[in-house]
Amino acid sequence: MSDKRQQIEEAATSAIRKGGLSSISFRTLADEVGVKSSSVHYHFATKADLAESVVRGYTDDFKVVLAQISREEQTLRGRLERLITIFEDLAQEGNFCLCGAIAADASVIDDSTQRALRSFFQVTETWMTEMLEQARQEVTTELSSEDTAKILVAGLEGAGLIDRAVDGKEHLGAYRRLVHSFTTGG
Amino acid sequence: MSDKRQQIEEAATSAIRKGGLSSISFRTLADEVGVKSSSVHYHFATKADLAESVVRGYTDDFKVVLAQISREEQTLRGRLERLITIFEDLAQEGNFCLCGAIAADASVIDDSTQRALRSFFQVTETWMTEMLEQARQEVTTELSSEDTAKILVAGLEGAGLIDRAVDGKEHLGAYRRLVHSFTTGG
DNA sequence: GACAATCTATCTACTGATAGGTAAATTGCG
DNA sequence: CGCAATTTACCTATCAGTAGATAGATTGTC
Repeated sequence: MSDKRQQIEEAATSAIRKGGLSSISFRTLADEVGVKSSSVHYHFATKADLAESVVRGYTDDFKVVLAQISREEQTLRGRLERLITIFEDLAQEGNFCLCGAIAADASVIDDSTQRALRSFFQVTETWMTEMLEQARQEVTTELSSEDTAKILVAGLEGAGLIDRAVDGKEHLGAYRRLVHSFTTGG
Repeated sequence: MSDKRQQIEEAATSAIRKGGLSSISFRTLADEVGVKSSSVHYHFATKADLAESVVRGYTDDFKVVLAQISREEQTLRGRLERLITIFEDLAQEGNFCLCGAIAADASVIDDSTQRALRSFFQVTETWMTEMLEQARQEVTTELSSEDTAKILVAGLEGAGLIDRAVDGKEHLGAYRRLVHSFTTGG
């Protein structure tokens, strides 16, 4: 694990969040971290390798954030609002959830990347399901926690996607009000 | 308005739905409709022009579909389920809402395309708001119809995006069950 | 000396875009 | 009507730029 490899991965992550997987190239990435494109190839043989690594790294980081949120916030509302804030901050800066951005660029997804993506959504939805289970008395719905989790994650991705695209914040705003309406503050 | 221009637009639409805006090129498009790339440039000076035209055309088509749905289905549940089915069918074939696909490819969106995208979501959400207003007695929520519409649209886009990316159908499935749980069949 | 990491140099393929040409259709006018 | 001017809708040829990828040389470190 060299320093440069990490730097490349970080540069890739932030660039993909801004413009999608097809917005990055081995050359621009190399320039950003101050190496040659062939050195990027040394660490990541193909673009698919790079994409997979980036998704897995992002998933690990996101796990840490999720764990932090459930540690620091005691209510479902508080937890969801923290998550929304993350997406709002991203959209504000023209960014987007890395996995949403890659998921969107279907043309360049190969099998290994797809598996990594699946793992990301799995992780996120499992966390969300747990949060919902823990707050069962707060939320009354006919829907299972798993289904609710999937919808909440999909809604967050969709709202973040649209808000960034139209340069607005109404969708995440509406999402925030939705969360507020079905959770309690205590 | 020549035949070829229409053909190019259609080819572009279906290709973008599959692989995003950056998956198409003037050459592949030209090959598909049997002309030269320069002829594509004749009809659409730049790629941004093409994107804008495609989004506007798609919006018009989508308007027709939405009108058809509200004509043929009398209940909110029926109407939403029709919409979900459209997204499910798309995801099944590896496709995705054209505007979601373009929205995701932020790197290549210029101002005119962004305006066209904004218009698409506006149209869709206005329709959705109307459908919700007409079914006010069916749905009891603290949320405004506008907010609910935004969330439903965002959720649909997000669920479609994720399901296509992970090659599944659980998210749209969960979405369908959600709709079922807050609407009545009659 | 061996290995890891990086370099230089290069390849092929493809991108969007432009220049300049041409046949056929359309338009405007006496 | 008839003819000139113009426009439409394509073409061939080519451009500079960028893409991902590779071979082989060089450097630095244990």
